[in-house]
Amino acid sequence: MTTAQQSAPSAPAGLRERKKRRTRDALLRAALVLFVSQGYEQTTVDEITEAVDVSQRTFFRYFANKEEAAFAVQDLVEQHFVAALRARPAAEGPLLAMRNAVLCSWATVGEAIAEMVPVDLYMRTYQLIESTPALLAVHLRRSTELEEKIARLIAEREGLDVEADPRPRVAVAAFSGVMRVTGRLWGQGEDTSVEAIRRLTERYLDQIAPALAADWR
Amino acid sequence: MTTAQQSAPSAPAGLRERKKRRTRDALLRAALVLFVSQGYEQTTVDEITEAVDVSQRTFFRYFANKEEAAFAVQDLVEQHFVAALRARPAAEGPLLAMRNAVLCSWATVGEAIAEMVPVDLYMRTYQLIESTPALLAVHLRRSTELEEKIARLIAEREGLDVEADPRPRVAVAAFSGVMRVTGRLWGQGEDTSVEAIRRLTERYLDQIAPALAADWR
DNA sequence: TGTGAACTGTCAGTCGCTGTCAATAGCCTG
DNA sequence: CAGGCTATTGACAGCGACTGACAGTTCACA
Repeated sequence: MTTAQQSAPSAPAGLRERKKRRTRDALLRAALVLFVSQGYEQTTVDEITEAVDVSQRTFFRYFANKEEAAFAVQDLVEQHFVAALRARPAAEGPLLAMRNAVLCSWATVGEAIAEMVPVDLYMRTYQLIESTPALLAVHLRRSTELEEKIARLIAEREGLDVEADPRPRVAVAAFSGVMRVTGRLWGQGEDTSVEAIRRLTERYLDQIAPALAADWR
Repeated sequence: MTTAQQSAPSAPAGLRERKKRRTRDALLRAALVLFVSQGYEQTTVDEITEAVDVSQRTFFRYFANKEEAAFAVQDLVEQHFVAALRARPAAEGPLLAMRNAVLCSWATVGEAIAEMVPVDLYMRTYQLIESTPALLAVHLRRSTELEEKIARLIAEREGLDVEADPRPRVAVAAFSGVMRVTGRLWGQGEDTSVEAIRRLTERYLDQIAPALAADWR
C-alpha cells in the first residue's frame, strides 16, 4: 500500500500522475543528497522542501516521516531480493536458495536503482544508514520484518508450518545475521564496489558451518 | 559512562547522591508504569515528570531521551549476560558457552532487576518494547552493539583476531539471531514466565544445526 | 560559616509531525 | 467547451521531544 507504486515507471498516465511522480522523485533526490552531504540529523525537512520549492506539508504527504525518504531505495532492493528468492528452483535447499538469491539479485538491482536515483547516491545512502544510529535502528527493524517474510517463504518452499517447525525462522535468522554483519563491514570498509560486498558475502556465508562447530581448534 | 552508576546500590554515600538516586528511580518507575499502562507514545514526558513532581528539564538530565528510560532495566540484564559469559570455563566451545551463559544468567537476573523495579514491571516493559515499533528499532540497534561486544569476547576466549577470522562474528550473529526470534515469540505468547522463555530458547537453539543442513527432508 | 560546585526550575526556542481549511489545478461529464 | 468534481497543495496553528541559557537552591568541604 505504501510501497510499489513506482512499479510501472514507463506508464504515461495522466498529467496529474506524472506531476506527482516528479515531485516525489525530486523530494527523494534532494533529501538523499542533503542527507549524504551534511548528515541525516543535520538536515531539516524545511531544507529539503526549500530545495524543491514545495511546502513542508507536501513532504509529509509523500513520506510518512523523514526516515521513510532515507529508505525508499532500500525498499526496492529488498523487494528485488524477495523476487530473486521466489525464482529459485524448488530443488535448492533453504540456505543455498537464499545464498544464490542474494548473489543473483546483486547482479541486477543496479538498473532498478538507477531508475530512481544515481547508483552511487544509493551506495552512500546505505553507508549513511549504517553509520547513523537513528537510521540504523530503523534499518534493523525493517530487516526483521523482511526476515519474517522470508521465513514464511522458505517454509512454503519446504511445505512446512512456520509456527510449528522452528527451522525456517532459525535458518533465516542465522542467514540474515550473517548478512547484516557483512553489510556493516562493507559500509565501514573503503571498497564500495558491488564486487566487494559480493566477495565478503560469499566468504562469510561459507563460515556458517565452521562457526557453529562445537570446537574451533 | 552512561551506564553502571547503579552498580553499588548499597553504598551509603552523601545525602546528595542518595537524593539523586531516589529521583532517578522515581522517574524510572513512573515512566515504566505509564508506558506499560497507556503505551509508550501515548505517554508524555510531562506526564512522567508531573507524577514525580519535577520539571521536564530534570527528566532530560537523568535520561538522554525518552527511550533511554525504557531501556534502563534491559541494560542491566545485558550486563548480567556478559558477566555470565565471562564466567564460563574456557574449555566450553563458543556456542555452548553462549548457550549456558543465557540459561545461567536467567536464573539470577531476577534479584538484580528487583533492586531497581518490580520484576513483572520489567516483563511487561519487555513486551512493550517488542510491540512498539519505535522501541523495537532501538532495541535491535542496542542488540547489535551487544553482539559486537560478545564477538570480541568470544574471539578473545579462542585466542583469535575478530577482524581476521569471520567465525566469532558469524557464530554470534547466528546465535543472537535465534535469541531475537525466541524473544519475539515469547513476547507474543501468553506464558510470560521465565520458565517459558527458557524452554523456548533451548528448543530453538537445538534447531540451529538441523536448520543449517543442506536438505531438511 | 562561607564559598564553590552540583542540581534544579524556568523560559525561550528549534524541529519533527499533524489537523484544518481554503485555494488551485487536472479531469470528466454533459 | 463550460462547469462542476476531486485530488493536490499551501498557509497556519498547534503538540510534543529536546536543547541552551540563566538564575536560584542546596549540599559538600575547607
